[in-house]
Amino acid sequence: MVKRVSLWNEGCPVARSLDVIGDWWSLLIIRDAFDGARRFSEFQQGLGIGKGVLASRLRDLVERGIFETCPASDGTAYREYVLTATGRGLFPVIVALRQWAEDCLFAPDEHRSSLVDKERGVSIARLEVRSVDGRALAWSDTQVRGVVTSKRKTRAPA
Amino acid sequence: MVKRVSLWNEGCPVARSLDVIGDWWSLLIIRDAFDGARRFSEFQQGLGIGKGVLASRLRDLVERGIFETCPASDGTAYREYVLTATGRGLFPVIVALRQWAEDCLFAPDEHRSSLVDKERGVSIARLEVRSVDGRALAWSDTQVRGVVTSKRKTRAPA
DNA sequence: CACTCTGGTTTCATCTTGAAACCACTTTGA
DNA sequence: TCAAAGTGGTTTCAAGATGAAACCAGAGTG
Repeated sequence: MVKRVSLWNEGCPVARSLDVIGDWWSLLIIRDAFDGARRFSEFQQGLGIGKGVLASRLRDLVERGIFETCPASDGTAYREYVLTATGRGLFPVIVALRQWAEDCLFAPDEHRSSLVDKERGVSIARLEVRSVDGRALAWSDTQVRGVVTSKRKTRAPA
Repeated sequence: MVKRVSLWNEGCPVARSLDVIGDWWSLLIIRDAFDGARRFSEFQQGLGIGKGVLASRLRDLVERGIFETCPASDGTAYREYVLTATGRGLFPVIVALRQWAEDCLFAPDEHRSSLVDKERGVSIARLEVRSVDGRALAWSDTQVRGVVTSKRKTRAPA
């Protein structure tokens, strides 16, 4: 295990997500996978991450079901890391982070990459939180129900 | 600074987001703020985080414009930490993490908290990535444009 | 006015990270 | 075919980050 404290057993889904992908590198690895990276060396060069840490993260992410390994698509004997359905389910998280940064973290004239619809070159609409009946909701319109009161931390298994 | 490596200067908005809120505790602190926490002690007790680390994180997050401090709402001389507009802009990120966990990280019968529309008690719809003309898009329908080629890391300022 | 609470800072042992060296196996290329 | 280079790691070690506990100043309470 990578972390000292596990949040897995709290009732909060946000905490459980962060327990899996909340460390410093995981979401960047996943972002690179969405951008097409598959091989160990592609992740390593793309991120500038240490090999030891990358090996450890990929091992964890495979174990957690975010990535799976398969034979290399170029016919060589090497392996590739590809996102599972669970991993691909993080796409909205990545998009939300991207949109937040575009709105709040870039100067108007600053160079940035952007995400577009591949077919038509058209850009992505802003993510919106809506109720099931379609009304757009701000944070202040929402409430968490059924919170577990125990917020004490538990030791991660060795 | 908390981190050894800064990703701020990469062109990728995702990297820049993670540079600000990508560490182990920040998103949990922000989640607690969305859930109503305002005082130092509320964050500390809710998270089980060390006081030193919490003080450091709150300082960083204020510096980065995610939180601001204001006089306590109960009339005492203490201060409170409240989310700025920038911080509130992270709401879709939190919702995306929550939905991903609900889908992929919980057993069907497992106890969890849930997010609902406060007015009508109705739950939140699934976030969807769409093009500006309204079509729902999967990851494979999209592409990143204008990536900066330099992915080398830079030292964080001391 | 003594006592407690709040919101920290400091200190220190422990854990994690980054960098580099090293290694076995695969591929390339002369 | 055989040496060199590339891939995908592991090991080692110094430096940085974390968690726990002790400590402290200022605010609130009786």
